[in-house]
Amino acid sequence: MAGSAELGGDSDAGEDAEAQAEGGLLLPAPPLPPADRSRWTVRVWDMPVSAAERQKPTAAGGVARRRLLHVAGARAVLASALRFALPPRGSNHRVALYGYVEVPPILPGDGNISAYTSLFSTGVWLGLLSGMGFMVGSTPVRRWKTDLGLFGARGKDAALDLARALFPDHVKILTLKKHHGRADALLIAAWALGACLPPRLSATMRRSHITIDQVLAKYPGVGLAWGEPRPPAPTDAYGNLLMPELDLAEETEAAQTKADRAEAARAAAAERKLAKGSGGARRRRKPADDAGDKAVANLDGDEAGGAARQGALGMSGGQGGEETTPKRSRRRAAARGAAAEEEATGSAVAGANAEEVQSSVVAAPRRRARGAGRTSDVAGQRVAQEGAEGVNGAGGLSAEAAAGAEQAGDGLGLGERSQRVLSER
Amino acid sequence: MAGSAELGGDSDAGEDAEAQAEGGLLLPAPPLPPADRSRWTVRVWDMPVSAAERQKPTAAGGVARRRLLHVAGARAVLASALRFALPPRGSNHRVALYGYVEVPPILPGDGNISAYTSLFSTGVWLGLLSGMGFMVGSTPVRRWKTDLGLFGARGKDAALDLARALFPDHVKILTLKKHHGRADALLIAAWALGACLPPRLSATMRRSHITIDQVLAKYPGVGLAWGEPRPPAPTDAYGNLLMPELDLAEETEAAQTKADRAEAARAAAAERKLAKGSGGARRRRKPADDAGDKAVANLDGDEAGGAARQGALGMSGGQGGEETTPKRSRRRAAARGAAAEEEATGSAVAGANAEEVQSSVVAAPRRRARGAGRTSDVAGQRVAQEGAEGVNGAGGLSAEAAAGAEQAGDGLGLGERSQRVLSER
DNA sequence: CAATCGTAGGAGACCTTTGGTCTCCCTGCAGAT
DNA sequence: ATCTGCAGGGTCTGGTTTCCAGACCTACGATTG
Repeated sequence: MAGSAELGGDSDAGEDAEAQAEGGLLLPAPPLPPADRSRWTVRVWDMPVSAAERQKPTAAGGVARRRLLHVAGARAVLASALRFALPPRGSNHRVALYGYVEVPPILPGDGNISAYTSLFSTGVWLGLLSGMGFMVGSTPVRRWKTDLGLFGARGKDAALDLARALFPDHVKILTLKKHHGRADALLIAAWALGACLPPRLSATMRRSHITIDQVLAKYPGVGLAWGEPRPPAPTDAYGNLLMPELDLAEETEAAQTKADRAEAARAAAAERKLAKGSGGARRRRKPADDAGDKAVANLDGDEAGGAARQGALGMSGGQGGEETTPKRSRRRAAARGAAAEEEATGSAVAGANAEEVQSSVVAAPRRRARGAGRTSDVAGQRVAQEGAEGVNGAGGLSAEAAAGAEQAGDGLGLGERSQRVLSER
Repeated sequence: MAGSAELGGDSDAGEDAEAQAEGGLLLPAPPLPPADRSRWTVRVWDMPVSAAERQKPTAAGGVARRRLLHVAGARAVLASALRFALPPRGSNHRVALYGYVEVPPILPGDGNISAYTSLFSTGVWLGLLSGMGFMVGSTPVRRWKTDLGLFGARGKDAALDLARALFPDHVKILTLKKHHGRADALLIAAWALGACLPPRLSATMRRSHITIDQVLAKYPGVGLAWGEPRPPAPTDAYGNLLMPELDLAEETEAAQTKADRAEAARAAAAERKLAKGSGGARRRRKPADDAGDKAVANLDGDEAGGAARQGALGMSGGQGGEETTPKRSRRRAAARGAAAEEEATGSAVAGANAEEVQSSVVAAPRRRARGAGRTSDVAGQRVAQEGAEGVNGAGGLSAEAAAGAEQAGDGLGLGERSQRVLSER
């Protein structure tokens, strides 16, 4: 039934009002994950890749391929993943979904094909998660890697080690070096849930030129610290907040009321026409008073629209800023400050209610080319999704699922991978 | 109610079986639009753009901006658009949604920023539409422009003229030269619905070095011909079919059954645990027999998954091809042949039932930078969406909505644009 | 099958016709109207 | 505001301070065990 979806919409509106009242720049903050990390569930999926043969032959005369994330396949995997994270139909649990998509920078000198694949996948993930009801944020590579002490050439192998240390249950899918994509997905999920370096460790590491994995090896007791979860924010590849160029929420709302009015008028006209009795024509629209707030189309899109509006509203507050010259520092401060602030309120509310928690992480491993006898890695997009289950009304939320997905392939078929990961539970 | 959604799923499965039985490469074919073009409705929306200030200052010392499609805003607009295209809740009409996303090529020598914006938007649209239940195909620029006689420098202004000629109702949103993005969106919708050049006209135009708009001006009676609608197909930027590297449908199905089994086992375990009476714990999963076919989560994702599966199934038939050397021509022939074949069957079925047809097109105009006093266009992604309304059971389909969207901005706010276009109806 | 290393990439149509040449897409800024 | 014309791009951090140097991300093919 669509009942719970409507409920969700109502509650979203409530949160909106709350956010607006706060007055500052608000980002949709994920609820606090449970303090007991043994109750998280993290799962990893591999994502399918589709390929087209390229025109230009390779140097050896072979066939070059262009590999892209398979959109429909990714959606299928995601949908099947959601079946585990979502409460059963008829339940009054509500689940909020948060997505974190890693956004890579483009370096001059990089090839176009690399940029093509990366950006395409990034966009697909952002759109896919948004379209399926997630609250999505961009996760610049630099930011999460820096926050976990992994940025730089030092982190080449450190990411795998850190992932193994943080997620011992998943060691068996992190055996090979080329699994670093999965490791990244897991780590992004951890980052989204609040993982950070212990205070001062970053500086210490930099001073002594050691890496986080060396620290872990040397002092097994030392691990990452856990802070507040990080709200997903729309940013560019470098962490700068993406602001709508006009007040999106306001305009969307205006457009919607206008549209409702037009729809109502049209429906009324149709009703009149129908009353006159045009034989074969079916009644295609609801009467006017039904086209207002409660009108929910029986397809996915409408509910998603509600969530999108909420996201837009949450962001729009920060737009009317001053335009003084020190741009860089101002921008950064805004982003970080907002995050911290919202995190604080989120934690205060959710701390008491956290129950029945689990999280899941999805990583898409690399997939091997089918015909040719040579390796072909599609290293890829990292996506971290986090789902939070609403306990009751507005405000009380507990983390339910955290998922990271990566599109690439690593010699494991989708079926095998899914099977393995899913049966792990 | 979720009833109609489930109905849709069933019928989709039926089409799948039918497609499989056919044996060839099958693409999801949109139903035929009504022959009476006056009954189409085409609408255009503008899409919001978000911006981040770039680090590198402009040559004149100004602030450079990076403009990207605003994902959440686009979703909101799309959702509100769907409210018009979808039948009212409780109706037993079913609507199939088809999306066409223009995919630009990347040219060496082009800047990275251009590639960034274009590909990002492309991916977002593909993901967004997929996630919201559309059956999405890529539309290479070259293909649709060639099919409409617009490819090349000759088509610079011809696109606008052709759009004005084809969609006289929309002349008032095609007044300026910078509205060529809207024109493109409209034309992509027309292309998806089957618009093509009259036979021989293409050759004639090339011979005499005239453009389609000149033809239109000279011989007002001459217009585009209307053929079969074009099924959306996943392609790369040059029209090559994107094949899943492994049989996606098979693997997805296997994974799902495995997942279902695991879910069932888990649910059974939980049930047992629950029976023992753990006080505060709620029952979180359905019993095992409910986790099978009919399990529909009460969020958007699951229904979308069904559609994705269908798309994947529809494509997978063509995978097991031979691997002979003449790759290029073989690829092209496969794509075109499949299209023609599927179109034929679709038309045979839908021709009789086409009723109550309308289509809508959405174009996202350009939006102007707010603060700075200089123009900044974000020319953009074209998306054409087409919705088809199922008349009754399986098979009978009639085109209901065709929509093209473009992300860019052109000095009109979202509110104004939406209002204007919506009230046009 | 996995790891490492090094480079960083287009594709189509048509003529000049068995390979060459030319075009195409887009974005963003600057300047003029 | 709108059009035309033209070129095709990064960003951060820390040091070598009032700008410079160097590093960073990826994808893909070829090669080696």
